[in-house]
Amino acid sequence: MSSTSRGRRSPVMADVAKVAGVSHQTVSRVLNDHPNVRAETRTRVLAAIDQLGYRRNLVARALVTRHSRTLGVVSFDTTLYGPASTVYGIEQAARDAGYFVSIVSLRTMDRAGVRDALDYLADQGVDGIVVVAPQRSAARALADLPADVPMVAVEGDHAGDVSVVSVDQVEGARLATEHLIGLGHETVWHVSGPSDWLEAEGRIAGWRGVLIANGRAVPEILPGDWSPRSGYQAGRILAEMDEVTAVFVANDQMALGLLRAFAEAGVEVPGQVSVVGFDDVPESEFFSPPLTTVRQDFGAVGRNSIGILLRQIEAGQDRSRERLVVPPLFKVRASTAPARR
Amino acid sequence: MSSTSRGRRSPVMADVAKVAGVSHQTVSRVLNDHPNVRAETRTRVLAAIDQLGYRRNLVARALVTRHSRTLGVVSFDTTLYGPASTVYGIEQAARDAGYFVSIVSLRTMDRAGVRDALDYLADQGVDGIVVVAPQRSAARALADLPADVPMVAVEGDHAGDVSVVSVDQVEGARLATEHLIGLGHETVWHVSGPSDWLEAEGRIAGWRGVLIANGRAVPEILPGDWSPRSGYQAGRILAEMDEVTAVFVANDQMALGLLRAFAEAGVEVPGQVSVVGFDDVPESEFFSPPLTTVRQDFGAVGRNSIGILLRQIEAGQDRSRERLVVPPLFKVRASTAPARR
DNA sequence: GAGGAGACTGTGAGCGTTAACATCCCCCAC
DNA sequence: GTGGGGGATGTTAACGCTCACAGTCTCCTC
Repeated sequence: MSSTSRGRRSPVMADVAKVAGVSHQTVSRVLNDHPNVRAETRTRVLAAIDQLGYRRNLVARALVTRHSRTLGVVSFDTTLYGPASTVYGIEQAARDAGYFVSIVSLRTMDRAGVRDALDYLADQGVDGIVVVAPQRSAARALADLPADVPMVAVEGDHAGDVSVVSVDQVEGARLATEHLIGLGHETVWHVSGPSDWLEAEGRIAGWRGVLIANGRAVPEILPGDWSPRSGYQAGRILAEMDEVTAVFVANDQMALGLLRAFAEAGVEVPGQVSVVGFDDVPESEFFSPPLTTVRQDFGAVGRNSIGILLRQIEAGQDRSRERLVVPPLFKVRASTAPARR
Repeated sequence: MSSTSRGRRSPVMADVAKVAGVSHQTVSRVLNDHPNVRAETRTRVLAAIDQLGYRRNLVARALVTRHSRTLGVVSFDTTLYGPASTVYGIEQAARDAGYFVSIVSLRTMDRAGVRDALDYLADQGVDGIVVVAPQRSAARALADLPADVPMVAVEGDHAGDVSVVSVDQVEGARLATEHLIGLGHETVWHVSGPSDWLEAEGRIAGWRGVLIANGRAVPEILPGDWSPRSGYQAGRILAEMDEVTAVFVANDQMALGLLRAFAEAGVEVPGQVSVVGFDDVPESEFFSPPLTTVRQDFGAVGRNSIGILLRQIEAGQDRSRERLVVPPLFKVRASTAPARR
């Protein structure tokens, strides 16, 4: 039935040993770069390995070493640009470090779902887990989890006892809002992400902080859900309001929808209203107009999370409480302009 | 060192057996739903499992069964919408079937890279591999590979001896082109994807086929690379040409760039020129104007590829040569209009 | 009431590797 | 010349599970 039972069975260490005229343990030593192997023996073993096309059985190895060299990744909807980019960064960094990556992509990021995913990965025997936990519910699910496997959270909150790597959302929102205030806008409106998301929260905090620090009115938030459609709906509302001259939208997709609504309503951007997004998706440079936005370095997030996780694994500790914040980068394009007096 | 060496070792089957007063084999039978276990024994074993918090060691299990219940996925740049959606679909389908998914995301999809990735996954002991091979080079790398592990290609060509699941690119392009011809446009221009990509090729073939079948002139292709920027550049060229009234762009991202270039040049869409894209990314409904495009059902592609792969695995054959084509869906929005006479 | 078919359970071996320990041999110091 | 240190290698025992086979017990049939 199995593919191996048909042709010649694939060779095992003992086969190599026989061909090389040594014991299987010596083969193991060669494979593991053990120092005490005579050079001549080593080459003989290597030749035998080559001749037989031998490949070490990693499953057997994992059984005895108790290390699978596999990392688990739990993420919410990897179809979205942010999670997809983060997971990509994680995967690259892990592979560079010689680890396999096993992925679980969740449709909904509730407590039960996260727990299940974590159990599932623990069953598989992963050496560590990265949880891309952008929602409050997901982050909380991490807090009270049995701490028997190394773990690091990406974009989670800093409450639990796990390490967290994230982009500085508050700072990004601050940059965006200050940019608009600096252009002379009286205040800045905000289309937010869904309330359960930590990123949405951070962006609100940064935006509100700047407004208050500058003694400006804090307009009512227009709630969105990251989708272009919700941005469009917010845009329809804002287009009707003459006093609106600047909008900070919590992500680029919603900003696109907003731009669409403005275009339909004949509101000129940036002539009448300035718009800033968040994410810097590859498309945003080609929106109409090209979008001023905040770039997140997802690659750095991925690399850093793997770095922290591997340090935990190698130190043999289950958890640490490091916090690493990656700075955002502000990107000025053509959707913002000085306020008209 | 290892997390298990610190606290109490996690329980094994023998521990459960002792608590339940049975042999380890009976525990195994309960776990594997073997029919011949007395109900009373089963509940006793289950209780012991629960009491001890026992979890079966899947690594040990994989060693003896020679099945890891892990599937490998090789994909090109999972940051792109298409591959990301496909991998997402694959992952969901695999997990629903009780399989883990190990992912390798390649920066470049050349022959050596694909080989390495396949070796890497084979080492890990995956039961089967899905290769998202959208480029000709990748697809060819599959053709002459040692056939010792079940494999299925997604979006590959149909030349090698592996099964292939793909969206019908030719048909999608045909729908787009026929739609434009049907609107009275004399001919249709095309901004293509990179030449090495099979999808790009299929879309060209479908487009060209319709033009020839209708006795229309086949304009020179404007080559793109999927990026919004390349669409923008093509748009700058096309905007200068008065005879252009309809453009079929090989993906939505490039279509966005093209729309941007047209907007800058004052070319009205769909007033002066009609535009059709491909992919139906979530954003395209909110482009200016909302984009008429071709939707690909990536979820269906993922499910079908996993279905074929699992059938191969369960049948114990390494390869089959099935070909499954998922039909595209044409989506009319506001970027196309009847030709002006 | 003996024989046999099932149902249920236990025993032992083995998956392919690494870890721990044992062994051999060479060479050097006293 | 002998004791011993250490490099190079071999031997044996795990790791935690499933498979094959061997039991035991019950119940039915003739």
